[in-house]
Amino acid sequence: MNIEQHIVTATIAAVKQLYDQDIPENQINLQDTRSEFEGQITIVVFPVVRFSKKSPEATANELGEYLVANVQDVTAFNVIKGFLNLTIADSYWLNLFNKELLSPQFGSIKPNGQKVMVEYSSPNTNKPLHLGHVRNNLLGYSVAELLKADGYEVIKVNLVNDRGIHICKSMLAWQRWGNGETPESSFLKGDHLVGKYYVIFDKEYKKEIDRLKTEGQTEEEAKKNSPLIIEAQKMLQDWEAGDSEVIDLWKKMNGWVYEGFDVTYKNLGVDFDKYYYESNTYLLGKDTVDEGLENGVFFKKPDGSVWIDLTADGLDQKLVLRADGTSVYITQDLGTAQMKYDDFKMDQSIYVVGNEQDYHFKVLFLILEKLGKSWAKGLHHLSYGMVDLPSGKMKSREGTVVDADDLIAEMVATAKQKTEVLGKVNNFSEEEKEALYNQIGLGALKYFLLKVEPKKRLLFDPSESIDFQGNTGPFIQYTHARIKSLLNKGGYSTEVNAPEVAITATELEMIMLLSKYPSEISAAAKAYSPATLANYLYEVAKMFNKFYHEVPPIVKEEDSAVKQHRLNLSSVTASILKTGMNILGITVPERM
RNA sequence: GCCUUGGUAGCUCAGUUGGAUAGAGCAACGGUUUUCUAAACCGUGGGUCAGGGGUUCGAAUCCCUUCCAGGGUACCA
Repeated sequence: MNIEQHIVTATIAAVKQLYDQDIPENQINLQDTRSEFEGQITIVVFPVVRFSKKSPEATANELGEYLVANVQDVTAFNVIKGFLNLTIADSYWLNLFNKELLSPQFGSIKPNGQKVMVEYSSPNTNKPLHLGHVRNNLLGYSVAELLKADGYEVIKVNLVNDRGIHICKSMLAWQRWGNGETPESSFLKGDHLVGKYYVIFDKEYKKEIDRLKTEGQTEEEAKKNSPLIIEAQKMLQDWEAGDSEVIDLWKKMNGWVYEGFDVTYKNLGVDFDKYYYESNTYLLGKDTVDEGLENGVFFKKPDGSVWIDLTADGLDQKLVLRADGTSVYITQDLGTAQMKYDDFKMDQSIYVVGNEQDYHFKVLFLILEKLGKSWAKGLHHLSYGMVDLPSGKMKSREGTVVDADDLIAEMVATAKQKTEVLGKVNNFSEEEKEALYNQIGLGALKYFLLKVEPKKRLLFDPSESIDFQGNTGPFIQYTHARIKSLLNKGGYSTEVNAPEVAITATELEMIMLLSKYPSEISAAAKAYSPATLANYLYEVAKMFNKFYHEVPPIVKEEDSAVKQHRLNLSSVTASILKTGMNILGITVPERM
């Protein structure tokens, strides 16, 4: 039992003894004491006043006296307005550090026996990834890692949108204007090559629309009658019919895209346990529709289309199958959800998808619940805000995107340039340098994207480079490298017994902060929010740097117990920074 | 129109189940290196928490309302 729990229990007992009242545990409100006051733990006494029927100050004083007398490590108290500040013995904190934080198991949470699927990335295979996808990928990866750290068994899944009219557009444009261009012949990354033809299609399509409009057609008619779009639709039908020529082209071009994506994924450091392809799943869901019709959850309109009425739930009527029997988006998703569950029988399933699809997922989950799927309550849409440019939304077709590969390359180049200016890598080999630049550039990018709460939209200004100072990835990486260097120079060994020493105020603050690591992991996992972890790690790094500057050189410390203790503190800090950053998908260097 | 998510310092963001005088970073200004990595540390300035109303001992946080911005809105995904 930790000190907080002791205090809560004792406070309940105190209220019973002093006021003969039973106070519910949730009325006892503990918080960290603000640094300008004496003490470490504060009880907010206002809720207790209802039970004591005395003024906040009187209540606080009586509680304070009781706690000092009855709780072992509470050594003193002071009252400021309605706040009871408790001083906890230094020996308690030192003991907490030596016994718990220093143990190799610290921070690792036991498996909870639950299985969770995280679906993320889920790209279209007609264009390369851009900054919006980068946010998705980093978020998905780190949430998956976060859940692992919180004791879940995690399955990372990528549902690739590899079919449909948009894919046919690239294919058609390549067929018509490509002159047999390949990634090899043009030295263009496969996904970029395919994306190039997607843009060409759009350009030519627009030209045709303009031409048809000058011939007297309306915009809508022109969009429908353009020979180009008709041909693309024909191609989609051929694809569905299994036309071998179309299928071959499709396989070839998708193959290029996958090669390209693999490079980007590798650079981003994300991975998947299982790929699903929509070309295999797009026909799913019709069974589910039948099921819904049978048990009356769905109904059929006279034209034969199938619907669900969600107006009682404050939503609309929603089409789940077209009159001609073909699927819509949600049909597939119903079927795919069932298939995923059948494959893995997971307790939870998380969809990392942008907030533009909030409504879709609300409907999807509600339908599955109405169909009586026991696993529907485990479904969760991890919705995140769009990444916007100062000019507004990114649009692939119009080329107003920040390309993922370009951005990564720029970040690494910036890292290189900044590192060279500092001149600390002269004794690095070329390979070590390259690895370091990669680590720092990606660390800056990932931290920049992950430190923001997922649901908030994110503004990215390409003209302002991402910082490498202050609340950034490189700052935390630097702190880690600095500690590693310190441990080396100090001849650190974990074998030495935990020393009994006097601790400074900053050390005490550090111990309190470090001790929160496990609960920070759990809280971040429950909120599906790497951002809270990122901000915590920044606090830890900042705290270490403060400590490092305050304390005389540890390496030269003559009191061996003090030296050992400070190295211990440094070491625990380093390992929290390392494992925490790894959860964010960021690696930390040994030196930089 | 309706539904939904945001609005906190010049900029980018934190802010726990409502708790003390709303915090960081960047940018600006000043200081710190014969001492373990200055991508660091210390300090100064900077706020109508979008506006208004309400609940409460106490509101950035909860409720109502207005404004602004993003997203969605029945056969795109």
